[in-house]
Amino acid sequence: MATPQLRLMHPLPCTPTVHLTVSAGHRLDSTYQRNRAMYEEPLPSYSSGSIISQLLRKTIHNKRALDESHFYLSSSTPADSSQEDQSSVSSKDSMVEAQSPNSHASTGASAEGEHHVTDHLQAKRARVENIIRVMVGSPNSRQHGHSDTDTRDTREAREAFRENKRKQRLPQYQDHSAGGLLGKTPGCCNSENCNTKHEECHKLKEQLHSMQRLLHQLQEKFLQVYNQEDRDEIEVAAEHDIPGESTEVQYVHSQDDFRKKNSRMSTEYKDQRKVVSCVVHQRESQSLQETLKQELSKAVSECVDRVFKKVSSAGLDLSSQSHMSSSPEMQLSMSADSRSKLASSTQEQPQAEEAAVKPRSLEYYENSEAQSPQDQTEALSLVVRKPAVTPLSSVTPTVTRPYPVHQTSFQFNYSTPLHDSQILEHLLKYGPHSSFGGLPCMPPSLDRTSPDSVDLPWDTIAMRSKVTSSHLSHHPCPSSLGAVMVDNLCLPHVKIECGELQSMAERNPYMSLNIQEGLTPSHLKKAKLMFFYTRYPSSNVLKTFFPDVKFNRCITSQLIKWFSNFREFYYIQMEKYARQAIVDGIRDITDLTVSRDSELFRALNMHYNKANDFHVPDRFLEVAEITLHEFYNAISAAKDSDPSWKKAIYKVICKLDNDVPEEFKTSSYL
DNA sequence: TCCACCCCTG
DNA sequence: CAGGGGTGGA
Repeated sequence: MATPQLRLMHPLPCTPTVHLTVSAGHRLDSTYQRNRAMYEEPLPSYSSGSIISQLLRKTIHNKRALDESHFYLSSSTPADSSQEDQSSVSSKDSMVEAQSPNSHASTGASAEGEHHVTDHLQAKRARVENIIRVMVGSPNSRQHGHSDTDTRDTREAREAFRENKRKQRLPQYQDHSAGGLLGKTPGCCNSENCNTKHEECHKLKEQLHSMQRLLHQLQEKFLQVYNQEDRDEIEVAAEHDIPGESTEVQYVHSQDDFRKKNSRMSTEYKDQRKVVSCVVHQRESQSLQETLKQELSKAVSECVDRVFKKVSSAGLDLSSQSHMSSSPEMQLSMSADSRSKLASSTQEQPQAEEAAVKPRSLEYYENSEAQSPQDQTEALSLVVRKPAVTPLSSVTPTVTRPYPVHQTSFQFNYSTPLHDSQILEHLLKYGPHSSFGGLPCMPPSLDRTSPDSVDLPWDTIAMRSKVTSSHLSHHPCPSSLGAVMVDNLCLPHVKIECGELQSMAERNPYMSLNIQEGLTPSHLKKAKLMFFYTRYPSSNVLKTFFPDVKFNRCITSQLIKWFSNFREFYYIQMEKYARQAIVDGIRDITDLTVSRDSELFRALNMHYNKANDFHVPDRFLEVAEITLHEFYNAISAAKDSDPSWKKAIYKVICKLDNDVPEEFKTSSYL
């Protein structure tokens, strides 16, 4: 395969090559034709080495003359026969030369330096021309009979020659300009000496012979070379042409084009040549387009291959190094470096990038023992917190990072959108904890009492509280371990207090045995029974009636919350039965009473005295009845439209609290 | 602003 | 029963 540069440049020099070739061919071909006119004028004694250059100069000069006569594309050219393309050209060539006042033709119209030439010399010239024509057998002889009277052999010869000349016409414009520039060189035809005509004629004959042979040789060589180039060009064009069009078809098309081009010299021919020229340009552009596409794709693929190879080798190195160093910072920096190398070349090849980065990134995650959430961005934060999918992993680990994570981790992870999918994939493959097995995302044991628990966020403690409280509610365990767990029920701001309590209990085992560090279901039952006496107990009352509880803000709040919940249920029931009474059509409030047989009492007793092993005081029945009346009146008065309509009731009920019996103070009561 | 309480939700 | 947001009084 050729290198991309060469292949990329191929179409570009292809066209100039064709032009150059054709130009040269035309130059030679023109020389071959124009020499007929040159032969008709006396030539100086050229050295054999300079014959070609002189011929070229002459050719250019003659071509300028032809340009001036609008020969090439003249619409007034009468030649219209398809059989006389080249012959007409040749004949016209001679004709024009003969008619041109500036031409060096032998018709007697001399050049600028030949005004003084005598008729005698002209007669000599005519004879020499005749001789030359006979000797050369030039197509110029056809000027006398360029019509259909040409012989078959000469026509075949012309056809062969014509076929070779057809394509040479295209770039003639270029040759024009070049010829125009070169044509400004002064001609050498004025050096003719009138006194040595005979000798010159003799020399001319000899030179003409040699030149004729040389020109024939040159022509043969040129024809060979040009035919070869022509076919090569067609084949090359077919190679880069539209897919589906075979070389044969292309070649046929080209030949057809050539035939059409040379079929006639008419006005249509001019347009046709333009069209053909456009076609050729389109083909060239198409070829260029196709070639550019191919080369670009190939160059990109090759570049990707090289980068991939480099990255692969670098990734291997990095893998080994990561195993050696196990430093995330180092890996990150190296990864970023590799990525910067990749950035320019792998944008079009995400697979390559993925393949190149994926192993290392996975390894990075696997080797990373701990990642601080604040140091992570979207991807890694997801990574670290993704195990939160499992309920237990919601526990955010609070550990000291063993390694300082460089800032490059931010860029690295932020600019790698495929990490998420990688992580997900890895999680799907190996589970959430395999990759992060080193990560202490989860505490080894929730019951573990470790210094870490102090630093655990409140969610963790709350979760533990739920677990332990439920555990305790089903299996009361007044051990120190249970006490610690109950301490964790404290709010975050009392966490340290709980810790102090814990440490104090640990320092005084006796106290820990006699003083409940937390509220137990027995305390809850006692609180419910106390609710029959007081709905709004003060903190002092609570502390008084829960002597076995080491009070703190946590315990107090919990107890207060308990009574709040008791009231809630109580008022809900009161409102419910009050509305039910209204619905039942009770109009007299005296008919609304609360007895031990009433449904309301049973509901309340079921809630606060489920075991029904406690004799509810009559005072509670009275307070309940008063509360029911309050709700009944308020609802009857449509006060419930006020959002805070219950507050008035609360104010009333809170005044109905009674003293809790003294026997509730002793822990032995339960 | 703090705190106790209410209210809602689970 | 607990948690949490909202609210009003001190």
